[in-house]
Amino acid sequence: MTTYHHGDLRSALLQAAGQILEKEGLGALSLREAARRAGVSHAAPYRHFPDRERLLADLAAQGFELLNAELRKRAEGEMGLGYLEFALAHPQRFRLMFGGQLSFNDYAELRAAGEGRYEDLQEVFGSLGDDAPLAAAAAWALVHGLASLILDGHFAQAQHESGGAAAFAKKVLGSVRVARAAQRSA
Amino acid sequence: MTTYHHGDLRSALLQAAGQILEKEGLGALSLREAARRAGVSHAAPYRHFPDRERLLADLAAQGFELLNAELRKRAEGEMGLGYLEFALAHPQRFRLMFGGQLSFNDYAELRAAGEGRYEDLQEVFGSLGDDAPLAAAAAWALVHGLASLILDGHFAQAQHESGGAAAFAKKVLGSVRVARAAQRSA
DNA sequence: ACCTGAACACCGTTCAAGT
DNA sequence: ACCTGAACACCGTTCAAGT
Repeated sequence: MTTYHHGDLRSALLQAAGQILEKEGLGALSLREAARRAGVSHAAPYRHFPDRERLLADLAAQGFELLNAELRKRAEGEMGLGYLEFALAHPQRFRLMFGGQLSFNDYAELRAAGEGRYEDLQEVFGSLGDDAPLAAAAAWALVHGLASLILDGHFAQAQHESGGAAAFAKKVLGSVRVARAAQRSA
Repeated sequence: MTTYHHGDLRSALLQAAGQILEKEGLGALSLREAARRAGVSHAAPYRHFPDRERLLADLAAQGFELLNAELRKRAEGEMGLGYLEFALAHPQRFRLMFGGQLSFNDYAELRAAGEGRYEDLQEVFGSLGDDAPLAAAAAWALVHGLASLILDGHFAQAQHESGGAAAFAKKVLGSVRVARAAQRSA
């Protein structure tokens, strides 16, 4: 126990910080509290992270990896649902990833993870030719906006719906899919 | 000058806080700094706001009023663009309004302002009957997601596009409008 | 190389005291 | 009724010092 940190303090801090984030929220996530839970002094984290922002960026990068893994499991038509389920299952993580706290351009891994999403989507819509980037952007925006607005509680129906928020989201996405089918048949 | 605060310290604090928010970002917005700029002691704000959260909620409510005013100026078909231009013009305010910092259910005015948006949209889509709530949700989600992702820098094209982010957004929204027209003609 | 303890400059919030 | 100043419990960050 006394030799717990044989070089893995960095991982221990990330794990502690992740628990604080998910259970208490971003506001409660301090380096000092993470250090406390890892059983080290408040100055120890600075051997592994230059500042709090960097710890948050690593936590967000973990989130992108998790999201990417979830989406890879899905068939093309179910990716939107996978995105939404991730947001509903990890609301605090999702907000850290997309809440605008982190300046993406300062952290290379973050930007790469975000772009990965977009590029995959463009491939899915590849059949549309020049319009693929626009269709991919629209699809991502729709699903992302839906997740954000549901998390913020902006759709009363999403809460009262039988089956919960996921059922509401499924309905909304379904209604758009109808429009897309109509377009194809035209 | 010495009698500057003849009962309007509350407004002065909101104005100072608004400037900090837009210029330095939410992270730099402390009650103490707002008090400093208003020329009062750090404890004075507590006569007008129970805590920092409440000041932030009032700032967000101001943002919703501004957004609503902008959208009322627009024709039905241009509302999405108005939403986007608001987000691009007031990125920090937009993030405060939708970043998930504030629990909407704790602040009645905030919830009312948010619901106002959604109800207006349902009227716009009223011709769709039972599907109006779903279509309204989809439209809001699309525009909101687009604004959020552009602000976070997730679309490289949006930055490099001639005409800037607004031009990119216009293209994306235009590509969706095509789909809707095809649906109607079917 | 990695961690500790003291130190500094900030916060949010409370409260007795002043006008 | 409204504001001030001191006070408390937190932070992020730095740095000399220890192992």
